[in-house]
Amino acid sequence: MSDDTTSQPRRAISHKTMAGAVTDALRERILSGALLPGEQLRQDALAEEFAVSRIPVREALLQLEASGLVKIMPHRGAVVSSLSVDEIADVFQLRASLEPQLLLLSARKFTAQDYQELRSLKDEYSVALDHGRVAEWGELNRRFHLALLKHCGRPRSYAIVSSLLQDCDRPTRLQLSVSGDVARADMEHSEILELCASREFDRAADLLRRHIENAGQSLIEIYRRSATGS
Amino acid sequence: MSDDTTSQPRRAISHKTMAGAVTDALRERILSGALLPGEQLRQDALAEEFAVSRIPVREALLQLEASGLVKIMPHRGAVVSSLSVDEIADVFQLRASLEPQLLLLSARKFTAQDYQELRSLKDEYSVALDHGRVAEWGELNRRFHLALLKHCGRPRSYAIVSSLLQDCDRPTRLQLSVSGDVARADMEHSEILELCASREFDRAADLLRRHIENAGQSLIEIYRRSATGS
DNA sequence: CGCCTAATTATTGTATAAAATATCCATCCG
DNA sequence: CGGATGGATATTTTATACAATAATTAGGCG
Repeated sequence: MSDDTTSQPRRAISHKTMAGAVTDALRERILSGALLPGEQLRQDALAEEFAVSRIPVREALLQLEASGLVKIMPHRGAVVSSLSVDEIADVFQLRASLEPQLLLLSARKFTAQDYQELRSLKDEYSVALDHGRVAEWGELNRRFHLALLKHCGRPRSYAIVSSLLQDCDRPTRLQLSVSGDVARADMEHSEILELCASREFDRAADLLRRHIENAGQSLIEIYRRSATGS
Repeated sequence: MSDDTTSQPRRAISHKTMAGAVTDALRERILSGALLPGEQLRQDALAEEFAVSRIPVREALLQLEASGLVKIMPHRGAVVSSLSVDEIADVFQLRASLEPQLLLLSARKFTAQDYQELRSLKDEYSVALDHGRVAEWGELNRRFHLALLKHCGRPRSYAIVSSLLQDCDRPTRLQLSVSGDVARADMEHSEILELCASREFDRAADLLRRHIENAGQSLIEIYRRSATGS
């Protein structure tokens, strides 16, 4: 009853359609790194594996292409799309530009229950951090950021940010598990929350912008250091 | 050789696949207003009309849903999505926020040939304006704005703006043919171009922002006046 | 008379199979 | 010996056929 704006992250069960189930399964595999960028996705192999025909697989691939996670070339099949450093930088710059604006609109409408939900999300995040579960980390980070913007009243912007966060997820999960940046992110989340609670919205928005810029720069550096992704 | 970033507006021929052809045909119908918002799209009807099976139609609908032009509800079919006033306002606010940023990045890299291309686009726009061809107007407006951002070097942002412009197209075509705003837009396009040519990039970006805000507010007012969209 | 229930129907979703297209490799010609 | 050309193969794309789901309507009950 709360996060239906983009209809994307349906949890585990409740799949009205096979195509939807395959979509979610494939997305999870890509985001978790089980399927690496550049890897080819053959329809019949996936169909056999999921015990469905190739049509739901095709539709799943189409939806994932729309999300930017795979790239389809006509008659040549689908591959897991690899974000270049430029594209990752762009995604973070977009977030840094959009999210603070939306936070200003959203934060004024937070209710007590919203704060409760946000704190609970942040706590889950901290727990996941302690246990080193990177997969959960990405998902929780995404949900926290989206929850911050819940009441922004700008559906299209919200959907775009949601999609950007999804694209951040993968490179982050792949490369960031080593660094200490998740801990800093956790702290910054807390600060943002406190600033909102004390109604210092402008400062909260400003911190959010820096928070995103920090995460972006850190990730870019890691990428640059490890290799030169095409 | 110039506008392949989002792989969307392929002109007429050169369709490697049926699904692609159907996608383009349907998109044109929706953008041109031949299919009105809220209208239901039945798969077998479309399949018969295009003389293909339902599968290419299904894939076309999926791609159009990714573009935001139709909404698919599982087991309930697809309808032409109607943008609410809020959503339209959001689209314009996003454009007003993003395009000036990107113009600053892009304009510095304009070559003589780029200016030639831009002026040619603007002239086509003026001609279409004189002849009252609204359909061309939307397309040319979109191409002009995209050409302005050509060298921004931010692929994801560029793709998003491209999609936003597409979404502007439809409401604009439907509702703006009466007003005199297209003429003003034409003039503002010229001014933006001149400011770029004289390397006053900041002023150009600022004018672009106001240009978009003007267009948005004008459109919103027309919407509000004519009826209350859901 | 209104409302709930059950069968009917229309429409979407999926499976299987055939057609089309691109890639790869061997062969042939210059 | 190099490059091009033709066919074989693997894969995607489309068509046909079937199953499942949601809307609708008719019928029965309170």
